[in-house]
Amino acid sequence: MGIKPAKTLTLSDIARLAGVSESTASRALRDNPVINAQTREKVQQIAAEHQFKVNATARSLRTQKSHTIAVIILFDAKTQQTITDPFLLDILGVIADELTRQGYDMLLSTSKTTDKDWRSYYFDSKRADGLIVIGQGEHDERVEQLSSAGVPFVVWGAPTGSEAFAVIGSDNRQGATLAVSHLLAQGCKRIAFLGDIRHTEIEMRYLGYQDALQAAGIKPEPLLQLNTDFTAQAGYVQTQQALFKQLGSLDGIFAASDAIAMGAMKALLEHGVSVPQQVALVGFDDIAMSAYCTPSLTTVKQDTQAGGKLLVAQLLGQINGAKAASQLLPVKLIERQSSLRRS
Amino acid sequence: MGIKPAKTLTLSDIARLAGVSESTASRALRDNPVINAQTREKVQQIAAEHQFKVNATARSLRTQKSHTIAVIILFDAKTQQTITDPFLLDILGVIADELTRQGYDMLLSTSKTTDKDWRSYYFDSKRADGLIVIGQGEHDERVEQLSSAGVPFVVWGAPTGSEAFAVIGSDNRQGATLAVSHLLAQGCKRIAFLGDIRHTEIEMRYLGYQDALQAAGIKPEPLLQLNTDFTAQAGYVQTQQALFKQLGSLDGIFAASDAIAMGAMKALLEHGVSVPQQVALVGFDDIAMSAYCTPSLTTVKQDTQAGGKLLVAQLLGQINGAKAASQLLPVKLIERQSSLRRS
DNA sequence: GGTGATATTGCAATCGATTGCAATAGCTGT
DNA sequence: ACAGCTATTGCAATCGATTGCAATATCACC
Repeated sequence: MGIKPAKTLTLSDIARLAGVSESTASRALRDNPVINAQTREKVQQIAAEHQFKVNATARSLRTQKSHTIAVIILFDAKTQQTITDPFLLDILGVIADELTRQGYDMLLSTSKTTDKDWRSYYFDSKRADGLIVIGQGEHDERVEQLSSAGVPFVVWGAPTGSEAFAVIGSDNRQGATLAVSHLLAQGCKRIAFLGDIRHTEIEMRYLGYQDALQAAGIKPEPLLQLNTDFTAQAGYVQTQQALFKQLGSLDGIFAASDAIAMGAMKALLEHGVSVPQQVALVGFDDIAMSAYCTPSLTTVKQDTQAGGKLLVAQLLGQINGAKAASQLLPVKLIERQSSLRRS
Repeated sequence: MGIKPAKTLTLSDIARLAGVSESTASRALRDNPVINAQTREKVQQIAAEHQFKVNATARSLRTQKSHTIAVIILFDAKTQQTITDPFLLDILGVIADELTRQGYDMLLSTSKTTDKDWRSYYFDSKRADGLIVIGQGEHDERVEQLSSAGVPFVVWGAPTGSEAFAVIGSDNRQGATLAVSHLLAQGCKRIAFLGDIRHTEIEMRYLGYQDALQAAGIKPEPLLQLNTDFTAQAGYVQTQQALFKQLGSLDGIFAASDAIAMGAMKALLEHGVSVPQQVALVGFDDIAMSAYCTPSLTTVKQDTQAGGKLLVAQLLGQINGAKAASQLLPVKLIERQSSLRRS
């Protein structure tokens, strides 16, 4: 024999057991005050005894709310790699926690294999009440599509103040300026920029880089900007090539992400270039590993806690009728060994 | 004015537009062969024109299948930190891609804030058809609860061959033996073990560590096993303390994860201990950063691709009636600079 | 005792799609 | 012309919970 599969109970079972109607049972379970206190407790107790759980599907169908948010991780169409950037994962974790705290479920999707049309797939099909898009590329055409469709959604990216939808992101330009000014203060004269400026966020960092140079009376050399994907490997390869090409006498590198910076550091050390003495290095993100490489990495810290919470708050706001609003988050320079030259 | 919110179309709208009944429309959209080819095409074309998407909620309610899998990331009750271990994230990415490929949605949850009772929350409520549990701790009482409840689920962990549910995991013991044998071959005599053996996976690694020592005729010293959380910081602190305590003359460290290893490396280098000459170091996981620290980290590579795919395959199998079955995955030693002493 | 107000509860429709079964139309063969 | 098939299509029930509205019970007060 064995145990019967114990068919899941439904609301009507609970109602019958409690000797009330389904409507009363439903109201009792939702703490509707019109229900008599005794009745309510009786129903709740019976429900608890039988471990009854409301069928979320039926509830969603009836209430027209899924209480679920789809989080889409975008990837560069080129690299198409699985989740890997530690920074993304960091913010993903914050979003997950915050959504749970707010009573929402989180549907995760990587852009790699998903249906091209998120609106159809997640929103029209009622799988989710709203969307959060993170990852590189708020220029993605699919994001543009969303904005015209009345779908509540928020994007992590580079807020410009003029976009048609809500963008939450760090003050990349300011962060880069902090980083590069710091390098200049350490005595650097020729600083390379490693990052793909076709991504808006990185473009902003590049602008901040230029700002800092110009403020110091230095003319940015376009040749020192090297397009680099968001991986340690790309940083490594790009730095090797830069060294090989002998891009004059580099004495500083500003990498658009910590992963890139670590790749760059590897290449430098392998070639016997000392960090920070010969070349000072600054990254961006402040991922966990940055403090534990050797030399430890100076970097611009993005506030993932605030970012994740804001993404969620902004989205839930939209769902409840508020207007979409972008927001820029302050960043902070974390000085570590990779850039600090003892004076 | 502005654009009407364009109320989402339902199947009955499509049926009306196509001049057929709802049942015919439904069958046509699902390519049911009993429907006349012309009718089918007409319905499909009209549906496409109007960008009609089946309401997933209604379908789920009717078919009693959510086509959704809940993935639960477990954390140590102690540290309670947000997703951060790169290894977990790696495997999470693989799972996400694989589920999408199989036509399933993925509900992600961190144990931090979730309802204690996953079965109720995810399964009884019909939010998910099955569960995948990853993260430290297949000893979790909540996992035990699942196993007695007829819920399809799989756990990433340490397969022992005797557990009552499906566990997929690497051959931790063998991996550790590879790592430690390698250290011994490099001439190490006293090797510390950094990792918390209260986790079954780590316990297996410790057993493998002992195996290797005994095979070399060395008696394991219990004092060389140091409980360490899964973070670079813990590895750093623990190593500092070990050095401080002067645990005799350590000449090798086997860390239970790459993150721990990186923390350890930092501590060693800071104290002027050369790696690998004075102390050789091996980690576990082969996270992306391991190749890019300096010296690069020797490590035991877990096959996350195979692991993720197997978790999904095994779970979907169970959902379709197959029996739960555990499986052990082979691992591979990746030799890098942190352990290779030139002879 | 009658009347109106208030507190509780239940009826029945509804959310949107799927599917067993019945109904109809068109055809074949005798 | 009629019985017997097959090919298509539609009717209506169903999944499980929520909720507007009506119904009943209870009580206070004149």
